[in-house]
Amino acid sequence: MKLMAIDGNSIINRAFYGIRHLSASDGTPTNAVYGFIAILQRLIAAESPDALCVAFDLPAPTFRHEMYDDYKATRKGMPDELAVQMPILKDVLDAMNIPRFELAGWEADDLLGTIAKICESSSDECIIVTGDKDSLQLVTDTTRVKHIKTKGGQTETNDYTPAVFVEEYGFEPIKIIDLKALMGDSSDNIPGVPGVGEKTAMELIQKFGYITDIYDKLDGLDIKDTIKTKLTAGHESATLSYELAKINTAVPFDFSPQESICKQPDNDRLYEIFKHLRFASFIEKMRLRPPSLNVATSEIAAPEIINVTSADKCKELIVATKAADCVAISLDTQVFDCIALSIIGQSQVYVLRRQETESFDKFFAEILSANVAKAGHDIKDIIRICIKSGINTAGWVFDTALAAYLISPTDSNYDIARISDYYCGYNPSSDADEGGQLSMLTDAGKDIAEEAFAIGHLKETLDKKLTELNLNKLYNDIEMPLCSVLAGMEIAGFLVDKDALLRFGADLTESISALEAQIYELAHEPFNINSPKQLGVILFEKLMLPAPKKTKTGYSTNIEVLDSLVLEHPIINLIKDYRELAKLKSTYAEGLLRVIGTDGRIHTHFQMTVTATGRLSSTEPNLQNIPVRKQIGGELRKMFVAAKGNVLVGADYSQIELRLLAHIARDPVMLEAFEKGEDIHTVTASQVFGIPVDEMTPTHRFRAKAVNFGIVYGISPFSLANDVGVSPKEAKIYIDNYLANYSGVRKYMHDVVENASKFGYVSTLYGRRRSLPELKSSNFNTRSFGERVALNMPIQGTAADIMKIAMINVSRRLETEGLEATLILQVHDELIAECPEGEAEIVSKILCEEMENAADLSVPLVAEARAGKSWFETK
DNA sequence: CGATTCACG
DNA sequence: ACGTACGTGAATCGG
Repeated sequence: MKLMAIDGNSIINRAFYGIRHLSASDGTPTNAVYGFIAILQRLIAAESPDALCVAFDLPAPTFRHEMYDDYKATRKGMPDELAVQMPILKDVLDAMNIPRFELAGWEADDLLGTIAKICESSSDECIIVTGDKDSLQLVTDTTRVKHIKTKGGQTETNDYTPAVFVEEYGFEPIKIIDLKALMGDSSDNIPGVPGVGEKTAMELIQKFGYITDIYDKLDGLDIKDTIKTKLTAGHESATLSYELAKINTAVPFDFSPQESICKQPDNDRLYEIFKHLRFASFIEKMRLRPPSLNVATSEIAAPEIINVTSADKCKELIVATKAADCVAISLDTQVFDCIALSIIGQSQVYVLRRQETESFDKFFAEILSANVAKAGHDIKDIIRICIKSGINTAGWVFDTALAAYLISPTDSNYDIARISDYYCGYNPSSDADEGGQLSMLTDAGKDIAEEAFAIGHLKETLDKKLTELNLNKLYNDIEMPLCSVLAGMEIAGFLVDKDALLRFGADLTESISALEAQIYELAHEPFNINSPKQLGVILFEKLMLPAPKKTKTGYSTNIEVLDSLVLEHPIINLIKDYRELAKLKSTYAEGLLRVIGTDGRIHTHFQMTVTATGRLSSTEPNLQNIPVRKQIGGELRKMFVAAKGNVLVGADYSQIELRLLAHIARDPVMLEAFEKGEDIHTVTASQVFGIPVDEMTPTHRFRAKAVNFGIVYGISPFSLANDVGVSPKEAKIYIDNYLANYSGVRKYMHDVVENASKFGYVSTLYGRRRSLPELKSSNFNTRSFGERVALNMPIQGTAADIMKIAMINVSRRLETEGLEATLILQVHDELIAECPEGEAEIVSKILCEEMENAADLSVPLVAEARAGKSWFETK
């Protein structure tokens, strides 16, 4: 039999320092537990042991004082962030049915040694897993030690058999005790022989073996006198060290490999724990199912699925749906030949199919029409697909994805299965089909039926939550109406000049190969310039450029580093140019060409449930990061054009975030500046630097601008210094001056963090909220991050809210005024519409008006619009 | 699949 | 003493 025994303390330590911060739904850190389980999974996969157990340290309840002090002095106390994870790990192990051992007064090492010994006597194979090299003394023919180390976030495993050990150390494993006795080990508080380090100790053990032998024959041995003197002086210490280093293999505790034989985990317990810890990936990997007998989940039984086939039945159903407050809908949006509906509060789900249902199209259209109040999941996508397929649809009153997003905008995804399980304990794709009737249906039918059922239950639960959290207005007046606006924008798309883009790509290819050749020339060899690793080797090892400022998993080669090296070597500028062009080529020229539709237009997808602040995001492709800042970016924007006879109208908010800061913070100085229509960066410059406007240099304004931005992001002197190129000390003076003059902002920064800590969340003017468990963290960095978020989210989020309101109002205006104009793109503070040339003026006016009037603040909102044939011209 | 880099607001 | 700005998405490398 093969037994694997794990040093729990050692491995969780490795995991803690090797894995980035993670937290459970309540903010408890979980990274160490996560890492431990990940390592455990890998080990089980690699070794397939028959039996498994974990040992933990358990210090004796009392220490003699000096021992306690020594202990504290050399072994840093476990950080709180790790300490809180120990009981969690133990819970997880219990739920996994993995035996764990701890015994007062003994370290995990000793328990493992004893376990190994017992295995030896019963002729079982034993594998010890640890991050601690001391345990290598346990290696024998029947005991293998897997030594785990973390290297740059990755875990590496070294397997020590006696042969491997001897190969590396040049003596037998058991002599590692003698080695430690001589060299000591500060982390384990083993003194060793003063003056003898690793090198000397290794040599002595390799040459002469056990320390008892060395001391017995010390006089006759061929050892330098100086070392002999040290050995003699440290004899007592060496003997003590030997005892300290020696792992006890006879700890009095009952252990039998048989009792550690691997068992199935306790599904229900483990599922609940992992769910709470947000370990969705482990739930999946270990194929855990939601607890079937859990009270919360057993309340929702599987729905009764009814196939509706006759027209009479359909008519009845339609009457019922029209009378209902809300009907949960799920449909197959691939081919539109299947729809499931569930009248909320009922236990039936009705399924209509093109194949089987009489007059399917007629009933299908009726259900999707405004006459039926509907709840769905990802409504914007449903609306878009319907419109594109020529199906009229309206009457959507609830979107479960959007509701779940507003309730908790930091969740990683809002899959129907996940939120249904999370909020209702109902698992749409679970195998709760005991009667067997469900399996009679095809999979698609069953899936959408269960989905509709889940949507129905979610609607009720989420509705209550929205009300509790005061999110109803935001939901009904902003998020829901925005769905059809965005659907329209996605359908409209943005016309691009494909030929120009192709030429652009070809030109880039040429310039890039020219740069490539020059770079290889200067490097004296070809290499992959796109690989930061290879580039690092060339720059810092081959060309011996001055040590890079930053390193983490190697050399950093980012733009900052390159900028600092420009004067050192001509290759740097070439690399900078190469990077710029390569990015333009791969991400933009080639990337965009790939996604041009058959209509010559690019149809981005707006994501409504991604950002933590309430902003939209844009994918496939991302049209919110099309270059603009550099010269060549402008060239690209010239290729985003209006159709023949049309123009683009672009409008953007001027300083919306700083205006919101002024409003929210009620800062008199800033309010006045905006009221008078002054340039805010200039005003800030005069505040910060205490100089009149006519003495202002561009540098002053540039630095003041950075300060303004920094405030919105949650500033620190260091980062501001980094941004504007002054010392942190000087940057701190800027910030202090800023806060001294903008006293309202100072108070806001203080109050918002205080309130966030008190209530656990921050919110925008429109009630959009974001929880901040980070503020409770004992980790300084985590907590600081939480504070910066507390400062920033209300500002960025309110700006997002206002832009959404403006979009809805613009869209309505364009419609009610009977214009052909359509919105085609939003880039956070910028809106772009396309319209016939003749509408340019009125559309510009509408955009500005609706953007400026979207909110009534104590500062004016200012938007500026411009029309042109290309996106470039609207700037 | 994580890390790195860089495009945008 | 810490390690350094908020919010995104895409391409690429390399384990």
